[in-house]
Amino acid sequence: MISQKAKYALRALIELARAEPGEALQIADIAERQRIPRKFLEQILLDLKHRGLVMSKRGAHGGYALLKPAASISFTEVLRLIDGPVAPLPCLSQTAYRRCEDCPSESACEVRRAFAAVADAERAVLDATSIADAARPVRRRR
Amino acid sequence: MISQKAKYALRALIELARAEPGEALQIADIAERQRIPRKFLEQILLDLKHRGLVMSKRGAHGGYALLKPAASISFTEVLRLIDGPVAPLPCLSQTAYRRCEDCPSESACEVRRAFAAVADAERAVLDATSIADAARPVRRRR
DNA sequence: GACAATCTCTACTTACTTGATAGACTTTAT
DNA sequence: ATAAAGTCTATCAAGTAAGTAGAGATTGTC
Repeated sequence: MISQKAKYALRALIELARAEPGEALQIADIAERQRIPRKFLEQILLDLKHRGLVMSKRGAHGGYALLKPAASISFTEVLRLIDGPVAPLPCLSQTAYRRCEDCPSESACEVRRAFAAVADAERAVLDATSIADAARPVRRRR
Repeated sequence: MISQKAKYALRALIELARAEPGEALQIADIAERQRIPRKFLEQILLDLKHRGLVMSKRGAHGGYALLKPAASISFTEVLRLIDGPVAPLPCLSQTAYRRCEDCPSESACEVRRAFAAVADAERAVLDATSIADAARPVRRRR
């Protein structure tokens, strides 16, 4: 299961992707439109900002906007940012590899062998899906 | 990430799948061979027993054995049992469907649409992989 | 310059989950 | 009887999830 926070992040990004180019959306608006607790969303957007996905303008008429094309933001990227590694096992993570302490031999590990296929399948889909894909009005995909 | 507990459960089942037919393996042996904390493994095996995956014999020379063919125990089944729903969103779970509270329309939910494909890909692999597959000595699969 | 609208940052909270550990109890073979 | 198993329930420490709270910093407008 992905976290509620990741779900909110994706929905916020989708909302931003739907804004007019150049237009900044305000936290309160995004929160209302996507039914996200406002203070929680503040934190999430701040995270996304610190990680370089969005930019913000402060003060009156401030707001948030995407920092790169929605088509170039993959679900994988967002999930990694918010929930951490996408892989089902630490020893299969591309971005946060960690040996399993109790595993004597990685190449002989039966569980790892099986989950490698899962990880590949999962990533194939997640990498191929962008915020732009998800932001399309309805019907039709990719 | 799957839990440590699920990893232990899979490894224990793999170990049981490798036992001689009719032979019962003891907790202590499985724990040692697979480097699983013994008391923790007790709980896990008890769970697996209550869910009908394995059987046990008590008393001296007791132990555990699979209750059905290793080839008929899928990874999905074990994961569901130990970690709960396999789906990435509650509203995509086959076995524990739950509506997302903040979602006004499921059919219009962009996040759901995207993750449906992930769930399918994931399940396809997990359903197709059995304990018997994982228990094969090395090399070769399916 | 005052003020209000916004974003920013840090801390805190409550409940739950994870990964165990402990120990008393029951059953069975010898 | 006894020792070798599995069974059951409780407990625990650390971490995570999902928020909430509130003071602070910027910026546009009058």
